[in-house]
Amino acid sequence: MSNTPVAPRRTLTLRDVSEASGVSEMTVSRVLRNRGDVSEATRERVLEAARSLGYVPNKIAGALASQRVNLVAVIIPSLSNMVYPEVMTGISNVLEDTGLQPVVGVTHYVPDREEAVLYEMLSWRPSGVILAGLEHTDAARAMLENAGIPIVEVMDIDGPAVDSVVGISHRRAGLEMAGAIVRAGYKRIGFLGTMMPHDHRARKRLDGLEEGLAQAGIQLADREYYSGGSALLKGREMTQAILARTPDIDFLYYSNDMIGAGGLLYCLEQGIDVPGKLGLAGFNGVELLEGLPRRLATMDACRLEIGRIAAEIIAGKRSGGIVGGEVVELTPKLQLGDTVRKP
Amino acid sequence: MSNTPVAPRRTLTLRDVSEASGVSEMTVSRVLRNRGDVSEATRERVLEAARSLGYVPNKIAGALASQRVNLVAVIIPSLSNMVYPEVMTGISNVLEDTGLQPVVGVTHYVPDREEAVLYEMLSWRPSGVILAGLEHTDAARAMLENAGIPIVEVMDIDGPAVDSVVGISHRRAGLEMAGAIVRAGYKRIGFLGTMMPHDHRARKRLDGLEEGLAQAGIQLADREYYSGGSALLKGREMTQAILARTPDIDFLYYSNDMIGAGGLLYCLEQGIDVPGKLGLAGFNGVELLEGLPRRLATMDACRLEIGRIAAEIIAGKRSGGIVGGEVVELTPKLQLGDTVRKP
DNA sequence: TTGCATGCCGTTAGCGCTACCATAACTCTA
DNA sequence: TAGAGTTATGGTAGCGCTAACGGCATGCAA
Repeated sequence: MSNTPVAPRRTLTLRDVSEASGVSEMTVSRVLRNRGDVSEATRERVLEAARSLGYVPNKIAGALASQRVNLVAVIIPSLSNMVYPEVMTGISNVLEDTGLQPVVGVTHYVPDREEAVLYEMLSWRPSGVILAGLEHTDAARAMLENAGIPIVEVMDIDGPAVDSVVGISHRRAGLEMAGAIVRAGYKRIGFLGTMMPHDHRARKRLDGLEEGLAQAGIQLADREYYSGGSALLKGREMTQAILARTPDIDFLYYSNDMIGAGGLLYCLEQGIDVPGKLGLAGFNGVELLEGLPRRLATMDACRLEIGRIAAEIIAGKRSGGIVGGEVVELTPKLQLGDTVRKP
Repeated sequence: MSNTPVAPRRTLTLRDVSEASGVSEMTVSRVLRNRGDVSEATRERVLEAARSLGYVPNKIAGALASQRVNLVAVIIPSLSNMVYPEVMTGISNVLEDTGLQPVVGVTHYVPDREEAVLYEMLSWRPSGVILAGLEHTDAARAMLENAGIPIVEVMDIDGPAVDSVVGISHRRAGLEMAGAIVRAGYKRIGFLGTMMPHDHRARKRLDGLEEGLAQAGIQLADREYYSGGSALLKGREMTQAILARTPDIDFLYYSNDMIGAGGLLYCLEQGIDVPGKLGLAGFNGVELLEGLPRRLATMDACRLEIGRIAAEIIAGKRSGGIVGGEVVELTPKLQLGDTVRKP
């Protein structure tokens, strides 16, 4: 079965395969890339030789010679947020049958790290870049503009883009949520979110919310921020804290579903009348919510779809054949669930 | 501020920077890599030229010339499992200050995909490979053995390794849990897990559990499997199903915390006496559990630690200066929480 | 003075592949 | 049978960078 190949002293090259199979390096190259005409007989012979030697092509040399790299840089803030792995999934699904390969870089929401990761990735000359958000350092923006490859900024469309954008308007999401809250008759609204100066999308949602409330003459009654730790637990703690501090609050808007879920569990345990006395809403539409005792109101952020479309743009698979600068706005749907009063 | 560099027709090379700064390419290379002696004056001049041109080095050419690549291949089954992103975090934390860069590949628990991903990654000649589990296709194993770079298999130590291993014994974890269950006086045990033939670690935990129970003359009373969907919701549904089918069950062992959490929520809603009438336990020690109404019994899988140590081995940072074939067994600690009777 | 470091910089020769052309042996028309 | 096209292969010249070495100053001990 496994005819153990002799452990090679130095790593194998095309020449080794060419010598083993008695053809030129060029022919071996053609066989391994399935490009150009090679007779069936030689093809078999070469493949057999490559297999038995355990040859693995050197893409570094290949990329240098051909000036083509099958990598797509994907730059996201975090892997622990669930949201981003899901975007990744959308990307992978599309790239899988294009020969392109995503390479992930994580910024931890730090602009300078984004710049560093971008520099590192561009130095591998990828054939496209997908990155979260529209806010970048000047240097990062300059690199993106000069890279000469398709760039897709994802998640957010509220702002100027370098090249293409795929996402939702978080400002609008906040606005719509405000509308729903007002229509349901809530008056004293509290906001709970992360203390991250660089989470621009959460900020935009908050801006939208405040604007929407202001239109109804309402101001935020209170707010509470957290950072680090288990989001579910933080959601509980923050909810307890804000309700203790501002007892007449009748609605809590969470900047993400995870803390929202924590808040929901807390309220149910305390026997608080949800949504009668207190309404709750989160954001993202994460899968987790489906298993909770009650369905938290939320808005789906279209994460899979965003990843899919971004990858299609990079792969040049979008119908219409637009060259670049494409703008795709998706519209998240509000799901009121069981934690907002029905009017 | 941002003195917009002229958009270059073709991509820049060392030569462009060398011409712009009036020194040889070699000197530019030295400056940009901080290697070798260069006078402060020229260094400044070169850096200024590189910056104003917006030059980004070509690592492909650099790697080919120097035969050194600062990439570490990390191959994991999934990104949506929370467990693996956490291992990634451990890895990143260590690699960050070594100049090494992790590159992630995802297998979706499919051996053939693992083989394909490995092939793809090895073709970039990384300086190390970290991959989850000990089970690989023959071809994958052969590639790993011939790669001539450090290999670290992580998560699991129950089996033969290619090179180094860092992980826990899942078999032992199952055994210990069985011991705790038996000591607490439970008799009718049910198992709930994923229907994934290639989740070897879950299988080993089950094997260990059954072996441990057998020592006390107990056999599993029932089992229930799921695949796909929201784990939290599935946990509820499975719990309902297994309790309906085998009402006299008095303990449920879940193969992961997520379905365990779903089960816990279900039981609490149903007013089931936990842990009096029914004991519950999961596996992994995920952060999420901290926010639940009651603390689910679990075992920490040492994910961060595993990532850390694996990265240290790749980076050659382990004290002792072992060359390869290192075996590191971590011992997960059992946390009984509030869902197992105290003896 | 000689000898030998040491700092600074340039030249040369690849790294392992692929693009591009050349070549040779055919087949097929007219 | 010339000419043109097709198929199957090989040779050559880089891709953009760095290792290795060499050269020329300058410094300093012997």
